[in-house]
Amino acid sequence: MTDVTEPESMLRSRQGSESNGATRERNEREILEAAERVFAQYGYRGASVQAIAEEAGLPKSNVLYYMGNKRGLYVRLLERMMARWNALLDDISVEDDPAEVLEAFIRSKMQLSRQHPEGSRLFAAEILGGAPFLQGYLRGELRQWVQTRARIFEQWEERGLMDPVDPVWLIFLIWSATQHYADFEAQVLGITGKDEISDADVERITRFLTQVILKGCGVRPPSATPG
Amino acid sequence: MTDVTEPESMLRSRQGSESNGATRERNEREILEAAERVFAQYGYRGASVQAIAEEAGLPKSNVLYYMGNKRGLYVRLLERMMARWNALLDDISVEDDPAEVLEAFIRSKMQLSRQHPEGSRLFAAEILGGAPFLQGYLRGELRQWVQTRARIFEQWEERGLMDPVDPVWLIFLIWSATQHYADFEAQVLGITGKDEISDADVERITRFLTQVILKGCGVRPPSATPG
DNA sequence: CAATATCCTGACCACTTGGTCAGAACCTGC
DNA sequence: GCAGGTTCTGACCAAGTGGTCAGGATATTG
Repeated sequence: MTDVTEPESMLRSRQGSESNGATRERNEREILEAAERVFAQYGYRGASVQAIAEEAGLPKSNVLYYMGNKRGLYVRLLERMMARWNALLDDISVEDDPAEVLEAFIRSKMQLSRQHPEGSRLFAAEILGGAPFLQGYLRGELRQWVQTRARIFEQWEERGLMDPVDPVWLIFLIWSATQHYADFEAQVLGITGKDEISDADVERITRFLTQVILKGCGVRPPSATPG
Repeated sequence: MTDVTEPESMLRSRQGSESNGATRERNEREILEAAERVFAQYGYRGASVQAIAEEAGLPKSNVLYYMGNKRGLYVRLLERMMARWNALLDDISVEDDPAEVLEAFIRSKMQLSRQHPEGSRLFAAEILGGAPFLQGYLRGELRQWVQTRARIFEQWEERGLMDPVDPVWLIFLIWSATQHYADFEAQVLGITGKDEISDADVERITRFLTQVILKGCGVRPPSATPG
């Protein structure tokens, strides 16, 4: 079927081709991405289905046909973001090296924000507005996750592998610092005068955060493990 | 006429008293506070004048009578928040003690977010949405402010008073960490299970951040200055 | 080809949006 | 009292909101 070469859009609903559901898939994906951008920028209330439809290059009715209603579309996006987040919740144990774990933590969180800035902002807007849709997630899953990590951090402290600091606040510190570059991108760009945050910048920031935070809570950098 | 006894409000436009402009002042203040809450929660687009009016306990027409229009009200709130911010832009010099300055910086930023959480969220929402109204401020005043501080940090580094870290990112780190507790309050509360962040919490967080950040960039804690 | 199921969308609906405005209510000085 | 200014607000408006739905396109079967 059709080796379409269209640059961007102008595609969609060619006449005799592409059957089997590819259109559906593509449209759905496009709607989700458009919606993520719009919701991220304007928040749930401020975003309009019309705006999402325009961003996706589809009629409003079509968006609603695919997604049912605004609310459903929104929660679907939130769930997608939570899934991405869960995907990097690797399991750690007390036996692991604190420095390595913390660095991996910072790094992966940084990359998540980097790869999905709109998702990050969408999440941020949801929390800013009092997390009306995410209360359950915060008080349930996420809380569990935090407490598990916190317990491990505490054991590291007991073993003298890091300074005694409140582990929950340490997690919040890492979250806030890493998300900042996605959520407050406009501020970062405005102040630095850049017009985008490059990959190199991200790498430098990651190293900066790792350095300061590890040292700040008394974790020795990865013991340059020999063989 | 009428000595109304309405439970709520019951104030506003009493008959024979309070003339001289006190009503105006109070109403304006009440509108501004209501608007700050509503804008903070829903963003510029998502907030409605009707909602603000209800929050302030006034008819919509009255809100518009005082404030002209939605946009004007919004920028007025932003300006008020920038003014609060500017109020704590104390001047520092290379001669000052880095530890003291950094601690004061963290502490005052923390207090600002604490005293004006809605203002903080309002600002955050504005940035999240791409800072359509604050571009100028970011690229102008605020940028200057950051660069001035950055230069001083650099000189401290040269004098060996702190580790070589990018001073701009250090400032972002402090901003993000301190704002987090206001902007992401819903998340913090959901995860910790608390139902409010107490003064004692704020003090502990402040100390935690000070400790980690100072140590993290190699600043010796305030040299317990003798006489 | 016709039958059928799916996909799509313009027209429409009730409701809300930001904003205007005529005129009521009020306060002040006389 | 009354005049004149300020303060207030209900009624109203055009435009936009989320959402429905009848019916047209299109695809997939037989």
